[in-house]
Amino acid sequence: MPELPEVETVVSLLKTLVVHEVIESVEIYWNNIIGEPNVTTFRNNIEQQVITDVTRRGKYIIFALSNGHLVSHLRMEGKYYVYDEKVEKDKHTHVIFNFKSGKEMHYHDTRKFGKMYLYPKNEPLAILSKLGYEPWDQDLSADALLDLAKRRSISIKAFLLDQSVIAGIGNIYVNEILFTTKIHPAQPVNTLSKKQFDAIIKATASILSAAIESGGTTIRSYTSSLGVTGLFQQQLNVHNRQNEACNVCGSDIEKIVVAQRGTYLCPICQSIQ
DNA sequence: AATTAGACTCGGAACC
DNA sequence: TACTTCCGAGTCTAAT
Repeated sequence: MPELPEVETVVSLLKTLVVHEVIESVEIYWNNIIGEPNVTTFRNNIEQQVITDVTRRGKYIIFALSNGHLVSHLRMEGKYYVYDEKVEKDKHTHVIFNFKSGKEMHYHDTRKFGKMYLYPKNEPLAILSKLGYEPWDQDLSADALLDLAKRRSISIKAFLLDQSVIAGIGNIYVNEILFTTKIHPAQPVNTLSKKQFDAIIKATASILSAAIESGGTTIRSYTSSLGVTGLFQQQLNVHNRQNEACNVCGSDIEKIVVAQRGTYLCPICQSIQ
């Protein structure tokens, strides 16, 4: 369920629901959800900590704790549900946080791809260390992207999906960004101009902002946790619109494969250079 | 010039 | 019918 706007939506909701909660105990039903440290240490160290804030970096959720940080990635299908009282776990509930207040937070993940990492206070959040610019970072410039792109032969689509370049863009939004900027997804990234990178930076910020405004995009597994449904799918220009009319020129939207991912584009508006 | 460490790219696996 | 990332194998490249 996760690209930056969906994660941001979840973070906003979790902030209202779990800040100040005290983690009394944690039940772990699928060990591989815990990335580090080992399951026993994770459980022992997180118990009795207070959740003091919930924030985001790229597609990661960061729970600030009284004595460290819990970092969580939802990968394809992870979801959090918060309940006021005890609720039976279902088949795909893999971690339950029991709060002192009696509330519970359940981590649910059909494919079990998601991961959690617990770091002690004052230790670096190692899993975040390779992430690139946040989309609104003042240091994110066309020159910076040009520099990162110049030695690389991959497509612009693969480049924008690389989380070490810009953090938070996934398959839905990269399709939209490249449509808005009229760039073919398979265009080699070392052939783009400074002007094109400028356009990409602007489009990224405006598309992601609009998506956050709409509560994200509801596609397949994503109805954001807590039962909230995103509405941005109503504003998608190309993603999931194979054979529908381009909103700019009326041509049929095509679906191809680029960077091993389903890729939607308007073949007229986005010609390869 | 040949070797090599490191960067990069691609494809498969994680899950069921 | 795929909203993600990690890892290993193979390839390229800059430095020695």
